[in-house]
Amino acid sequence: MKKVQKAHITKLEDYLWEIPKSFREDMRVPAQILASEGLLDAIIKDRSLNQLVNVATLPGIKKASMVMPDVHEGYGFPIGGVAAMDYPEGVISPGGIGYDINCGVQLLASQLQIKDNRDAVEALSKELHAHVPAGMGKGGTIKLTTEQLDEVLAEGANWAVNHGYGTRESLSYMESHGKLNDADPAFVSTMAKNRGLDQLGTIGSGNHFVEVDFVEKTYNNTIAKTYGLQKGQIVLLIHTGSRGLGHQVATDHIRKMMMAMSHYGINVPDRELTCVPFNSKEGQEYFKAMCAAANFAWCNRQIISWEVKNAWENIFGKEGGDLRLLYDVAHNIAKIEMHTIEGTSRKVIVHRKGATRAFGPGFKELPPEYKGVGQPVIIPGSMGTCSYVLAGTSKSHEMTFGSCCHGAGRRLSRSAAKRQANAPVLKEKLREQGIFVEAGSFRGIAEEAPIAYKDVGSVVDVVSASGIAKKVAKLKPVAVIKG
DNA sequence: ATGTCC
Repeated sequence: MKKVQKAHITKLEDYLWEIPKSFREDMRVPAQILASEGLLDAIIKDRSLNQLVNVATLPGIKKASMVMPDVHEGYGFPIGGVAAMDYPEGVISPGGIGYDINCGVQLLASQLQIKDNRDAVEALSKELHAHVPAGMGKGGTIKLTTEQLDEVLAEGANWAVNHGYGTRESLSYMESHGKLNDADPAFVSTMAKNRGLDQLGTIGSGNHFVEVDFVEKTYNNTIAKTYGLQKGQIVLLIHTGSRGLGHQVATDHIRKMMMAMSHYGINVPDRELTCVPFNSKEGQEYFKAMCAAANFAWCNRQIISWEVKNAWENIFGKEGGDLRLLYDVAHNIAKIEMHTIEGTSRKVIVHRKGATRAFGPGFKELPPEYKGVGQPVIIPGSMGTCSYVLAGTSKSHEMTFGSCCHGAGRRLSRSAAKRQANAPVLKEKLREQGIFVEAGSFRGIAEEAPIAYKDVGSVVDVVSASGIAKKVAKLKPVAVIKG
């Protein structure tokens, strides 16, 4: 199939590019790219735009197949992709959500200033490392019974607060209040459940982390104040998902869908785009299992959050004050939402894969104090660089189905990063810059080296300049705990 | 991302 080149792309407006439907006969909608010219030149080098075009062929896709500026190649769909399908006849595709179902980020705000607490950072990073198991296949201290696991899958973060891990108020500060009601544990296989039994409270490996940051600067004082952020304040970021359980849910249902797809007369240009109609038996079973895995992830982040608070208290005691949940967002998920398409409000199945929901002011689900300014959008950068807090806008509803970027985005594959990065040297360099790295392996550090990622600042500048989110604060890391 | 190939 022909590769997408610069000549195939037209500029619609500043930061918005389009590959027209005429590019390939099988496209049902155009493909759109949110990027600066510089980022586009980098994006065009890999296969992610061809993947974007492939997504535009899927049955029921509305308006456009879209990618955010942090786009890179993924399984079938590009990571950084957003695709909305007609409800309920359009398809649902596991590749549009990703293997790590409800991978996401939670941001905790402290009452301490970095300037008064520099000396405590090293001890804090060691304490966090001791409280939060990290690494491939690593289990935690909580061993669930199968009955308890079914409760977690049905209740999400509610299970955590019902069992003493955190407070009930925190649920209001989570996307979907930490629970998708369509979850059904019956469609999560025994193998998937077995993998999850001891994984609550663990971050896993790869780009997952617990990070200590401070607010380096604020861009919008009104919104920063509303979110409770101020310059110099210490905050903590938790980035993880549904671990082996979610991975197994994806594996199981992808296998079933591959066998069922032809039965529905669906042909896709890449087998990794396997999909079935949302309202089919296989579509419903996957959706209910995906919701259950998403609930597991929310419960996981909530329990990690509780462990982070324990570590915090051990270091700072009573003077450490509260760690308040600022917000928790998913960036690998499919949601049923209402969106206005060609002037008509309609229900769609929004696939977000490496894309964060970014709903604007007035959104009902938001806690009252955030309602006037929009949903917090949390953008973690790569290891040792910066992260950002943004606020969703009404423009995101018009342009991107209420979505925004989710991070810096890879520019090197894991294997290329391992070849190019020198992990021990990098760890020492970060240390010299005042960033403590607690990692299970040098391999993990090499794969996550900053050179393996795009510049998060340029990615954030695109979403901000295009108006789909407003910059609120920039966070600078002082300690990172990784798998 | 992932008991990195049941």
